[in-house]
Amino acid sequence: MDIRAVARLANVSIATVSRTINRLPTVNPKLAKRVWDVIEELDYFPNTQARSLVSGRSWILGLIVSEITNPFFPELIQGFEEIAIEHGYEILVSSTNHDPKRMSHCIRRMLERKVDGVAIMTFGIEEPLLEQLSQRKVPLVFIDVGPDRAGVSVLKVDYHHGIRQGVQHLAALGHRNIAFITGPKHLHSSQSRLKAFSLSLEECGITQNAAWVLEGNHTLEGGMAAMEKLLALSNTPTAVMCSNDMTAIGVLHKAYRAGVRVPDDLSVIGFDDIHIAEVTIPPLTTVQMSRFEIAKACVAALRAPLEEPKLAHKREYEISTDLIVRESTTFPKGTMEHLRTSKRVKKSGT
Amino acid sequence: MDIRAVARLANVSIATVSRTINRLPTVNPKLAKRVWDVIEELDYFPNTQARSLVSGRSWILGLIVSEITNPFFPELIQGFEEIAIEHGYEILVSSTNHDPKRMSHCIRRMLERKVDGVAIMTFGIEEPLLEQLSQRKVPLVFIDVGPDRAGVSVLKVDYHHGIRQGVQHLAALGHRNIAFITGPKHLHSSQSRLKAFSLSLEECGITQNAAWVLEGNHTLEGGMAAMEKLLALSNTPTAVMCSNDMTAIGVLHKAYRAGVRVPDDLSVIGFDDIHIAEVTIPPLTTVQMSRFEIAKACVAALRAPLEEPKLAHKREYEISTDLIVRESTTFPKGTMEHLRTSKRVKKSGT
DNA sequence: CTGAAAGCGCTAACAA
DNA sequence: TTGTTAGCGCTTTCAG
Repeated sequence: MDIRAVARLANVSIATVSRTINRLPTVNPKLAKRVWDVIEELDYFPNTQARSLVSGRSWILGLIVSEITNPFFPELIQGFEEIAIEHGYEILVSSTNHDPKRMSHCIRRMLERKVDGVAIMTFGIEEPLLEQLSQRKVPLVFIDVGPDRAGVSVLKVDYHHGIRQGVQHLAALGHRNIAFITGPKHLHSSQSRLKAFSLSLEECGITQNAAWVLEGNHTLEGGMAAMEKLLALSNTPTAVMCSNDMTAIGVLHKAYRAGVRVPDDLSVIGFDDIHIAEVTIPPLTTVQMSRFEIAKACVAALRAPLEEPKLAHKREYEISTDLIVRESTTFPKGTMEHLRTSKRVKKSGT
Repeated sequence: MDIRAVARLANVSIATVSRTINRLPTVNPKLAKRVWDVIEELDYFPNTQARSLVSGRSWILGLIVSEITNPFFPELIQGFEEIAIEHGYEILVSSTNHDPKRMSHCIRRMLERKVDGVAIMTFGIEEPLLEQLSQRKVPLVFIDVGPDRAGVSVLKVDYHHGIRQGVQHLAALGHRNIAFITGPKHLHSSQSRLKAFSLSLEECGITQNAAWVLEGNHTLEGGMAAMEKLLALSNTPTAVMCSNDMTAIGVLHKAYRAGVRVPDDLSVIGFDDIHIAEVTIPPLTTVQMSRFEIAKACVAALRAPLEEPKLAHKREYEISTDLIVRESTTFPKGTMEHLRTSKRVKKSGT
């Protein structure tokens, strides 16, 4: 069943059917009605492939994320899907799992499927891949940082605001010894977050201890590994800020394992405010970055050059962050010293 | 740049280029090499839309999930993407968020995009929607239960095995008072899991207490709500099995809130074994259902009728489940009685 | 306002 | 083995 079948039954030409479907105002309402009736009767819908082939627009938006397994991303995808669909776009989601080879495949696949635009939410991308995309003039949106060209926008996350609130919160509580677990250090967003942390520390008149800046990788495992290193230090902090919530959850877990009580022995702050942060034990104090806001900005940034190609467009979109205080932070009542000692005893006994 | 450009530069006809790309064995190797060289030089790739339009196959597989926000699904999607890509398919993922209207839109979108097959991992679908899909003869794969027709397969999850192991584990520990928090009761999978539970209880000679079967909805919130109800009972169980891990995490949290110690006061068992279950506090004993196994089965089930249309195909795929014992279960040392009493005192004081 | 017809980029008969 | 050509289902000039 195709457009011809509809045209035949409605006694019009296929051009009229096409116009009706695309709601061109130049169609006689009577004819239009007749066409719609037939369409309904037949439960007809146009073939998207054919439509794209001729019009050159696929009405597909790509979304590349670094790790679909990190709850931050599904929450982002959900918003992205909702908003994209609302505007008539289909979405193509792909997870690179931090693998440059997969990233390259992703981009190739998106190009093959002729996506109308792609949101690259991987917190980093390599130059040559970028070239591939830019050359085809596909509208792009990045997070944090991206090339300054027509059709590419970047979501500027105000890391500083939320992180500073976190540091101030800790400082107000009386913490002076604060550690930071970063994301993968090659990512721009990791550096931004760390820089925001350092700056905020300085603002509060706290000196940063280099030994307390550990590299994580935005995963549970990374958080656990970093926490382990922290625990092994001769001089332990009373609070730790994490580059994302998964890291913080890993920290929470290692603390639990080591008998370090959170927040009494150690305050911890996450970043993202994924849904599950509300129910960790204890509930996680964290810096919220709205997935929905990001999703909205992505779609808006991609649509702008698509739907009004002639105009010059906004290139930057602001994403705000805010501290959500829950129960993983409190006054520095004790330090972890006594626990480390008892741990050592245990260790030598093993 | 199109197939014609390649043909021109390689001094062959477009048909030869097409044949080369599709690796038909009837192409002279010399010509083929020339064609490939040009393709490489131009960084050419075929237009998928055009290809699909004529061949009738989109090489897209749909995947409909009920809630992308439940970590079970991203883990499933990851596997599905990996395997589908391996076989040359693109994937279209959609989350219905348990909304029948969204489900209906999903299906319509998949049909419009001419998917070659769709995996419906929503643990339930309404008949009329199903009709839409079957009429178009799209290969389908369901979980647990589906219509018995050509081209549709179903993944039979052996809930009984894992759940029985859970119950036996609890019984061996000495538990006799075991609660169960189900999924949304209209879902077939919820009923299967509950049935498996009841049966296993019976096998162990334990009588089921109807008051201890609560309805959840596979979310954190559902788990919390159910746990709250459990806590309010005059007669509380010593263990609780949950229909999925998110529910269990909600239970863990409410227990923590109420001062109920897990596992000392209450043992809890989850279902799914999502990644985060390893680091809950305490780490969750749970029934594992392999996402990767499911993903593999989905793709296999969808590919079979697609790639060998004439043959009759296996209609059912077995998915196994297994208990993973971690630390949320132990002997029933105490009951929750004393806590309930103290809680009441607190309550009257508020 | 409507219809006829020319493609969009590709595959698959059919010829050569 | 290779080339020519007729569409796949639709949008979009261009006439009428």
